[in-house]
Amino acid sequence: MSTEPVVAEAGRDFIRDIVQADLDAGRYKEIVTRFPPEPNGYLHIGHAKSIALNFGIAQEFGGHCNLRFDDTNPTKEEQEYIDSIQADVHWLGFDWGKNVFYASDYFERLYEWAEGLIRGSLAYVDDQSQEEIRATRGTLTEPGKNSPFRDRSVEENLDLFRRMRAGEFPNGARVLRAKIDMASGNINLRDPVLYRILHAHHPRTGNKWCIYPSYDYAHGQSDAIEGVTHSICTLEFEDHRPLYDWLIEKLPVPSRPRQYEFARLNLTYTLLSKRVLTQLVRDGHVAGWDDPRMPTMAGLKRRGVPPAAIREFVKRIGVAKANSVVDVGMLEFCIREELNRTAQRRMAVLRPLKVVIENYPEGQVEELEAVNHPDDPSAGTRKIAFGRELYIERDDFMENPPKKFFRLSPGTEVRLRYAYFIKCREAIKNAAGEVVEVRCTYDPATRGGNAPDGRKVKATMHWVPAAQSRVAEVRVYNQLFANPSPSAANFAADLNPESLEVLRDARVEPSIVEGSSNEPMQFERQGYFVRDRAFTPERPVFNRTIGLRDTFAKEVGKG
RNA sequence: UGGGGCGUCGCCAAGUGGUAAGGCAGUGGAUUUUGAUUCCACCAUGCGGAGGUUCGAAUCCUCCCGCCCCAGCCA
Repeated sequence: MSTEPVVAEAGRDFIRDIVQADLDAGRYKEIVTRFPPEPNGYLHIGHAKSIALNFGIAQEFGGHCNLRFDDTNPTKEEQEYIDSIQADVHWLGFDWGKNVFYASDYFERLYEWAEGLIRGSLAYVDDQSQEEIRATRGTLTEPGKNSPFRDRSVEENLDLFRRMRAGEFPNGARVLRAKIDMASGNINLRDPVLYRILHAHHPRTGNKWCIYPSYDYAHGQSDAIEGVTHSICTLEFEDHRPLYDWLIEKLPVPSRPRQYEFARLNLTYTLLSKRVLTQLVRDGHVAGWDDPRMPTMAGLKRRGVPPAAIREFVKRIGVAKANSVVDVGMLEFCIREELNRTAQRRMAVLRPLKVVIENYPEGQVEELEAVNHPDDPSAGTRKIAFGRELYIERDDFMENPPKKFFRLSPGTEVRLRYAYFIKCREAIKNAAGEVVEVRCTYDPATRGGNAPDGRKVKATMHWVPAAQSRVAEVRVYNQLFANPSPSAANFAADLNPESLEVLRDARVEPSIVEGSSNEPMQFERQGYFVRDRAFTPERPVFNRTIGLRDTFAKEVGKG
């Protein structure tokens, strides 16, 4: 066992620097962090940044990270979300062990501490209405006014607070407020609400409570109870820190956690607000929280994005305090990088065009060998049937090709991957003038894909045998939003009408639909695909995770 | 015009007084039975601006400019 100080191998950032300095100074014997979602929605890739930060720091510095549900508002929270959050954190690759907690576990202690605040004349029950409180809070530039109930006696406050808890008053009738400073420049210090009356059923505590602590009151104290050393949250809580510290100082808490803030993740072509995501689902713009176009963990998972790619992504973007918008291309790079390394290759034709090899014997079938991964021989090989009739990609044939088009066109010769060189003789068209079949000849000497005479072809194309291939549905996804910086206020206007394209008569090699593996695959020259959860051998359905980099398309786009 | 933050390459982001890391994107080129991958090269005399201190400043000081957050009994 080494006694060397633990040094993070991952990218350094200002928070890890603080943790390291705290360790070096001997301020803590163990680093404790926490990931504290409110169970009021599904986790998204922005949460992944926070999860990786909190769990990552705990791992790197030999501490632990708690999963804590910040369930202080029963009107918004549901068990469904508690369950999905746990599943998603696990899927991302992090484990809280036994350390799963709920703010609601601490309601009794929080309540007792609140009475303590009252006894110390640091909190009071305010009878003002919500409107009155708002009206007397002041503005950004003007101080607020003290509540007429601010100087109630301790006895009266205690009595009222207990009756609040006992359920004597309706929602909104009274609140418990901290007595701080109505003239503070920091609005969070203008007598913030600590408890409100909410006659609502809580997913964990049921109907036991009808008063609930506010975030500000519950969060820091929960941290302290759990022995959290570094309470990491996003930038918008910066001005809550003085209140966080005030409560920690005034209350008899068992430890003194400190809050640090970092910038939340923003992505181009993406909206991550819970409000928007919820509305996207509710209004039917997507098929659900796990629609593969959603930036939710569930969506990314169903889309086929490997958790390792997300971890790599959040590692690469770093942690800082500057508001920023990360190019979604960065995420896509990480997905391709991971999938290129791990996904086995297969052949599938998304938009089939029939090819008949005129000089190939009618009825003959032979088996060709294909490698499963070009850079990983241990992935092995497989056999693919080859016959007189095949399918190739529609895009791979052009009757009147522009310059720089290397694929098949009348008179040109190309290679069918793992098979033969073929040469196009003629294109057969239907009445509408569309090419429906391509007649070719093959060179038997090029079996396996090489010409004994050393002649070269400029293109190698994927293909699938007509008789042995299977029909499949392939869902091709593009950005959900067409605008690189979609409007959160009016997101519907920025939706990409072409975010989903369903190809119902794709043709895939049999190995793709056989077996029970749900591993991602690369359909050669197309991209990476996974079986959708709706997949059955009888009705195979695939999702395209992401396309391959396509410099040819880019070239064409330029022209 | 109150309080709290932030401004380094198209996008992230190191840098903490010693002469601008890295990644993504982009651009050239090599290899290639995926127009993929891989590899190699190029890509900030400049760090929001203006002054100042210093032998030396992205880093220190002054002033200015811009952007973000806060007036929920949401988190």
